[in-house]
Amino acid sequence: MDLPQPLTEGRLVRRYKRFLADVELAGGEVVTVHCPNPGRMAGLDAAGARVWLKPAPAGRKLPFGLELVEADGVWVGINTGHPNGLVREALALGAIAELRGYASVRAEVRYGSERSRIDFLLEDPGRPPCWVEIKNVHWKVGRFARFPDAVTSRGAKHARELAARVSIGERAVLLYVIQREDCEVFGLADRTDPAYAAACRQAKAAGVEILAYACAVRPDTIRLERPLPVDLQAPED
DNA sequence: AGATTCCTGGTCGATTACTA
DNA sequence: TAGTAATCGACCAGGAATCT
Repeated sequence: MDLPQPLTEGRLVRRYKRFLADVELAGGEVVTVHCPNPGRMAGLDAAGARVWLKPAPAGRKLPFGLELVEADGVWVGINTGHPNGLVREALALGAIAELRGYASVRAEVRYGSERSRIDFLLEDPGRPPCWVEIKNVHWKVGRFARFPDAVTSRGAKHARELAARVSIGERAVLLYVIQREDCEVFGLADRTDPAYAAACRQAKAAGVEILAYACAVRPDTIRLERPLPVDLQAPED
C-alpha cells in the first residue's frame, strides 16, 4: 500500500479526545489533525515524537491525518483503516500462504448471532467458507507484539463468533496485522484484558486459526511482509 | 457500588436512492 | 440499466450518565 505523497513531517504535541492530536509542523505552526486510531495507542503518544501526516482530501474538517509515529527507532503505522487494505492487497498477491487459493473475497460481511461484521469472507467452490477477522497491532513490549493495549469487549465477541463458525464446519482465522517491523513474536496482553486473552485462547482451542503478520513500514509505503510466530501462552515481561 | 448504556469524531464499505 | 451520490451502520476505547 503506497501512502499519498508527499507526507508532511511534524512533532507530536499531544494526542487527545481519541480522534484528535496537535502536531507542530516544521515552521513552528501547531495544527490539529485527525487521529485515525481511537485506541489507547500505548507507547505512541509521547510528546515530541516524530510523525508523518497525510493531507486530507477536500471536504474534511481537519487539514491532515496522522499516519506514522516514530517509536523505538522505527516507524509505526497507526491508521486502523490500513490493516484491512493491507490484507486485501496481500490476498490479491497471494502473500498470505495460509489464505491462498480462494476464488472470491468479500469485505464487511454480516454474520453471527450478535450482528457483527467480519472483515473478510473468502469463498471457493467445494471448500468451506473462510471467515477472517483482522486486528491492528502496534504495541511492542520487549520482543513481543502485544494485543490488546486496552480492554476490548468487542474483540472477545469476535473471538466467540469465529469459534461458532468453526463449530458448524466452517473455517475461521484471526489475523493480527502488526504495523511495525521490530517485533519477533506475537503474544496476548493478559494484564491489559484477561477476558480477551481467555477468549482468544478458547477460540484457538475451538479450532480458530491465529495468524500474525508484521509489516514493513516506511514513509512512502506499508506492506504486509512476514509471518510472525504466535505464542499465546507467553507471559508478559 | 457495580453494571450497563450512551456518546464521542471521523472513516469506510455496503446498501439504497437517484439520475442520465 | 448503469453509474453516481447519499445514507446507514459498524467500528474503535474510554468516560459520563443512567440503571439495578
